[in-house]
Amino acid sequence: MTDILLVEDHEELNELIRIFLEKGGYSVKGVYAGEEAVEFLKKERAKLVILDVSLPGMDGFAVCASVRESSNIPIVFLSARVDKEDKMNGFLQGADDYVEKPVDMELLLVKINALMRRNYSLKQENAVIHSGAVSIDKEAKRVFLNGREITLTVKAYELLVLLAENPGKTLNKQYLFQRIWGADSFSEDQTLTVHIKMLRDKIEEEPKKPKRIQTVWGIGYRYEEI
Amino acid sequence: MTDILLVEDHEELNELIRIFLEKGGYSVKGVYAGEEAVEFLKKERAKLVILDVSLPGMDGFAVCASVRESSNIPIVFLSARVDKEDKMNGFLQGADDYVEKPVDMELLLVKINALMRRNYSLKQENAVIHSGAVSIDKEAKRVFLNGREITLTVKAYELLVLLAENPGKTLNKQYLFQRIWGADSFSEDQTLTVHIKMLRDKIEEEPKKPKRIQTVWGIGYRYEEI
DNA sequence: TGTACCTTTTAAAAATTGTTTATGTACGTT
DNA sequence: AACGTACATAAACAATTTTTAAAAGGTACA
Repeated sequence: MTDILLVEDHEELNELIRIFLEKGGYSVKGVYAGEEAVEFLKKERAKLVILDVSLPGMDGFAVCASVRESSNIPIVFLSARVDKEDKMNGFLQGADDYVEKPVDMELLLVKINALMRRNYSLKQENAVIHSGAVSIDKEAKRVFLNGREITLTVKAYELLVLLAENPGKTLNKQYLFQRIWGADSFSEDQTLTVHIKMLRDKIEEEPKKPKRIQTVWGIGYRYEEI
Repeated sequence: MTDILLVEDHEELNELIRIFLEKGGYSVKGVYAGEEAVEFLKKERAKLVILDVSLPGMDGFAVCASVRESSNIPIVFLSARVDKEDKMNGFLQGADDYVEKPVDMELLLVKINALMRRNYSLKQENAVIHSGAVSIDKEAKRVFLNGREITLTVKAYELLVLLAENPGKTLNKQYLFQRIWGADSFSEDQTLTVHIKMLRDKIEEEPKKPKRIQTVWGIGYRYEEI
């Protein structure tokens, strides 16, 4: 699924915006005419539409109206015409925001971030960690092994997140300890190893021969993407 | 419930905007300081906040940050400063729109309509939540289990709506508490668990082995669509 | 004003998780 | 191969959280 559908007939500007938004972390489909946009949305889906008001043929408002017949996707208008009437027109027809030309790229990106956040609650790009057979939904605080949910205790969960966020990297015990129990904790070293064991029991096929959570002797542990 | 909380220290402007928005069909609470706004939101709820950037004492950004700690309510900034930095600042801190002073009343209203439409009309559409055997008619405030109506108390109902609107997502206790009892409530944690029990007694086949309302140990509760 | 119902508080029981302890096993160095 | 050290394991214990039931306090409505 494409993140953003960009409808702008000016080729150079189309390209420019696309590249900028892609740098911002979005996948962008650039099209050059209203008809193209409508066609695209019939076949594929997008999370947001950027729509130039003045397009050859079907203009921005017409595209907006057409899209709105079947979808509630956020729409941002782009226009050189700064007069109020146009703005009103856009909003009334179901637009969500309006950016004036010449386009301030950063402002555009920021507005898109706001809309995305609100509508898809893309709070964190890394809200879901995929790592081999293990995936962690940080939002819901749930862990899946080969698609099947496994329940972890809070400590085991925190431990797994720390490890899985740094695959291939050895995390030493003091660090893990500090991150989970806090700097001024009086607990024993053993506590950590016990939690490691419990975690292994749940996420390793053969807990006695761990593949995902490797121990690095004298240092700490390392998570491998398997 | 108030529709809009308006935070603007300039009394005349505050009044003007309030009257205009009221004509637009919204109920508006006007306050004159950031602290007042924060206080208000602790006690009551609003659907949208209009926030002047430059306020005496706690400024707009500070209010925004404070509000965002506990709520996802749409926020529109108002500011005389048109420079880009401020705009960015606002959006990055979780604002949804930005209107320049002097305020174009009609544009403001149109933007508010857009935000309201996006954030609340969507929910109006699914005023009926279907979730497995449970369906909730939010319009009528009635709950059905396997097509048969069950009567819930107000608190139990609010709890169920919150949970059922976020199936599969773990909602932590503080959040639930805040949404139902308000931020500055002195009630005990136990109150929540008691209501959870009552809810389970009504919507679970085997209240002792709950399937729909799962407890996530140490965190909160999660609703499963069954 | 009284009643019925809802909400909150309280307290004890049950369930779950976290930590410590003890013992066995593996590792690396000499 | 032997030794000390670090890690793994299992079970006992401690601490915490949740469930449950019942009583007390509020509130709305007749």
